[in-house]
Amino acid sequence: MAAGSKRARGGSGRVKLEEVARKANVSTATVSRAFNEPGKVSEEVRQRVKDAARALNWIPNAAGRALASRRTHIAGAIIPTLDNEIFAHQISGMQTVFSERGFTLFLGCSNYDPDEGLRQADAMLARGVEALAVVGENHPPELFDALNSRRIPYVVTYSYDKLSPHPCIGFDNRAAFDRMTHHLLSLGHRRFAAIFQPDTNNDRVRERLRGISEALAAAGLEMAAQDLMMGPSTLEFGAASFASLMTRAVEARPTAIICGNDNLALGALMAARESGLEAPRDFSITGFDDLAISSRFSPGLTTMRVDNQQIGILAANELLAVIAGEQGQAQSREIVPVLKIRESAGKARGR
Amino acid sequence: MAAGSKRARGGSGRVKLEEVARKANVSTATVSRAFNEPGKVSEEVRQRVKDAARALNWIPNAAGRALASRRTHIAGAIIPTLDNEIFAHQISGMQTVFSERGFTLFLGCSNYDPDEGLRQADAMLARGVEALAVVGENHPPELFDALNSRRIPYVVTYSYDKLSPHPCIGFDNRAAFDRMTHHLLSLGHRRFAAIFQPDTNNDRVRERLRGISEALAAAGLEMAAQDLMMGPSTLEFGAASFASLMTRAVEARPTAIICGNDNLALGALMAARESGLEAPRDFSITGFDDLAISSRFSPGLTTMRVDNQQIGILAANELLAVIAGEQGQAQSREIVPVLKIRESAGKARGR
DNA sequence: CTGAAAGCGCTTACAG
DNA sequence: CTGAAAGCGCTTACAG
Repeated sequence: MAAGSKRARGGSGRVKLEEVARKANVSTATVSRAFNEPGKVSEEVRQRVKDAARALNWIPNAAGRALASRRTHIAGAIIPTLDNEIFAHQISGMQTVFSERGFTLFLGCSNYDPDEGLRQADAMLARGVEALAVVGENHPPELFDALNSRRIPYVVTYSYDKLSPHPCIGFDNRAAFDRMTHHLLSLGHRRFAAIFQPDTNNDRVRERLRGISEALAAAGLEMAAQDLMMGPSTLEFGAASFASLMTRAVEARPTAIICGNDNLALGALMAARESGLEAPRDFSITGFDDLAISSRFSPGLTTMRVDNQQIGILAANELLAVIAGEQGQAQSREIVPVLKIRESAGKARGR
Repeated sequence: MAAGSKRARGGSGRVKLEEVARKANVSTATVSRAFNEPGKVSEEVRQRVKDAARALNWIPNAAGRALASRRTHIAGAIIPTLDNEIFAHQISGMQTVFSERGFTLFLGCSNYDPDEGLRQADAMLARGVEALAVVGENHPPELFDALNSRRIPYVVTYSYDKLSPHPCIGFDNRAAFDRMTHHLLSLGHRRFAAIFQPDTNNDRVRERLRGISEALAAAGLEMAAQDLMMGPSTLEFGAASFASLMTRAVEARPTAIICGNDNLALGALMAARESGLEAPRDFSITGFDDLAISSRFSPGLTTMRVDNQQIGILAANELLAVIAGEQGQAQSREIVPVLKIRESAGKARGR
């Protein structure tokens, strides 16, 4: 066909740097420098190049750039699901920070399936993410091996464990529930039940349950298997679990119900209202997350607040610091959940 | 240094296809084919290549692949914010579909700033997204120009307008609120107020308000400026707006309050409860979104339900069909919101 | 079915 | 400050 090419490969059709160079009457090297190291190009030439680029509406091809520079300016995040607002808020914080620093964010959801999480991570590695954030430590070892062997900076978010081999940005789930349990113990409660989301492949949930058990054990108490209701994290399951607990004879009923999150607790409170029971008069209940509605609800829900957006922001900043070479590895950062004491949990009544 | 290279460029350090080829004793072309067009490679060679790749733990470099094939297998989505679950659910649906088809998703948030949305879109174009989904039509024309001139398939989500120049996957916001208003009119209401999220840079909100005005106009009514409270989409603003409306003399009070979403309506219901007012006895109120809590609330909230996850799924499928060449352009798809009639809106009482 | 080699669109060490 | 050219790691038209 036309001059030059011995093989017909047919380009992308997009305007490329070479055309900008031709229009501006400079070499391709100069065009590249004009944008990436403007200090190394004379004012006049720089302007000429920028004008040419604008006139041609040139957008640099990221694949070409990535291949040549071995930089992709891509970061990745893998979360269980966006349908839970705590993760959505994390991603929101992360994406804002990354975007400000010229990074684009790849998003992957594992739906609480570690294998799916690993697949997503592999896809991201293939795409050259320069850093990765994953929720929790519950991932196949291959995931962390792949990250380490390629020296990709990463952080584990949402959970925090000072003994973890990984950089963690989050809070101590065990300590948080230990604290909540102590709060209820100090109010005089001795008969406990819990309504929780599933703990399969979820180290955060397991830590929370451990926090409860340890606090109870320290008080010489324990929670029987039948006192732990575990199921989907919905209002419905919270409501059904509450109703089921309340069918027991009064002296066998729990006086305190610890819920794995606000959603379950709110469901329980709604079921209570329907059956004429009231917190804290007839029982005490606590949540976790401090959803917007929890403080406005009647009764106000005693819960704990975690700044998830902040977790995302801190995670992105740590990763960017490693990428920029400011530090060799992401540093762990502990977030402290704030206990919000409201009306839903009060002094234990009767026996 | 070592043999061969005249210029020291120092590769990425990662295992590359060439090394796999050497180990398997085949050409680089064969390695590539073994993975991308396995039918064109003999069983035995294919196995040898896969073994070598596995042994070396090779992950193909996406930049190299993208540059050579002019395919990135990346799609992009730009939403206002992840902090609103309706968009989080959309992304969730989209990401699942894309992931199943080997696409990775770039996520951008505009925070309701059209310029920021444009910046995110440009960044995505530079990174070679093969398709893009954006929420609503409220974007600078440059955004759609850039998409069209590069022939990047795209869809507008969440809003649907059959007269739109763009492929739309969503629902008719105007029609939805027209319908809700008619529902209230049919219950006998004549004095209306509205509590809404801001309409700046938000065509969906403006359409909703238009739906209300048109339905009222058809009934010979109109809503005065002072009857429209507009502010942040929080429980607090819903509560404060409700309180403010109720300070009016009884005969000037609205009997029906149309809220822009469930969150605002729930805030209003909470404020009502605190002041001893009750729906539908003292007023009627409606929402939009049908949050999980809305049906469980007391009173149950009359609202409309939109399957946002489905919007995301349909959007991704349309885009993939265009990418695959099955159709020239994404087709518009209308989702029909479902009116959920509950207790919060009842017959107008008194005068 | 397989290989040799050109080419995708950039960046950058080197030389001036 | 600027340019010529090699090279980043793949894919693919061509030839056999």
